[in-house]
Amino acid sequence: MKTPEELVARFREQGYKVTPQRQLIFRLLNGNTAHPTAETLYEVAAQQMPGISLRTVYQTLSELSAMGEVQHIDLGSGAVRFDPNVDDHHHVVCSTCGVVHDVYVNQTPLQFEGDVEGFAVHSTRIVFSGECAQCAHLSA
Amino acid sequence: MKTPEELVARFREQGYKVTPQRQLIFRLLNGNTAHPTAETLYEVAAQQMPGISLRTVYQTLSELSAMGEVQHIDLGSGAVRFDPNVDDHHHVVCSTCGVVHDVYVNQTPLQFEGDVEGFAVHSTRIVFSGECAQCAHLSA
DNA sequence: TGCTAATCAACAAGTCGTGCTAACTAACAG
DNA sequence: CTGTTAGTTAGCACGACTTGTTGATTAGCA
Ligand SMILES: [Mn+2]
Ligand SMILES: [Mn+2]
Ligand SMILES: [Zn+2]
Ligand SMILES: [Zn+2]
Repeated sequence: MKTPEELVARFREQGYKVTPQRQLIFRLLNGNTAHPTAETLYEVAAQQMPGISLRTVYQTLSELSAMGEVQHIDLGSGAVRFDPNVDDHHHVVCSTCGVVHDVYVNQTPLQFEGDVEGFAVHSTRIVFSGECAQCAHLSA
Repeated sequence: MKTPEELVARFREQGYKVTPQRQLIFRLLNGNTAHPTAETLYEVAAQQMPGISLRTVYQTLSELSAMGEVQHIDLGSGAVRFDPNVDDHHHVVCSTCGVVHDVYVNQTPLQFEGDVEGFAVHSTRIVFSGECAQCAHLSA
């Protein structure tokens, strides 16, 4: 993701107003590796800006997503997660605690076999599920 | 997935009754490569058995899932899809028409890098997104 | 300064899936 | 064959997540 300052510039280019709410969300996303949901991002935002609405958080995330500055990741377990890391990367997910971490796979593009003549692959998403070190430690 | 006859036996073993509804769903899933949702499976079922309820379709799919006879696939776009193919395989999804096909990747297990010391991978899910041959043909 | 987008609260709606109840049906054990 | 009880159904509600709407207020920016 771009820096908060760059995002401010991009929003102005697009004719979007640069509000304190949007700037706060830019800052909260900057370097954020937690893969937060809109809800969890809202909770943090509300501490620094009481009165900000969940609606606004959703809206700003949608705008950022439409601009390609964040990606949204649906792991099929509850709410969509937002990711300011838009590099070509993948994820490991702990089935126990739900933590999500970035991983990089360098064998891509992957080869596959199947009844898919002429299919043009645009993107590949890989999710590794398992148990993180902390959860393994606790359950031992 | 097991054959309808084998599923009948498994259900009896588990103490589940073998109803016409369940048997119909077994048959509809047998060899089904469409990755249907509960809803689409219900629509087909209702043609052969008017009066069957969506509730029953959901319930039977849950039972089959709990027994490991089907897997459910959440592609993050609408309803969960059910897959009677429980082999180790992956999926290509057409972004245009939504069709899902099975693919097999033989480079697994995949190597990855990241800040994930001690993470124990239990499963890997790969989704290739793009455009199928039919959609490419139509848009050309 | 003024236009207008943005925000907010409040409420509704949509989708997907499950929970619950009450009545009826039918599978299967004895 | 019969009785028990699981299964099914309709109907309604609810829950999670997300978006739509409306109307009033605020504030960004030209
Ligand atoms: Mn990520
Ligand atoms: Mn499949
Ligand atoms: Zn964990
Ligand atoms: Zn297609």
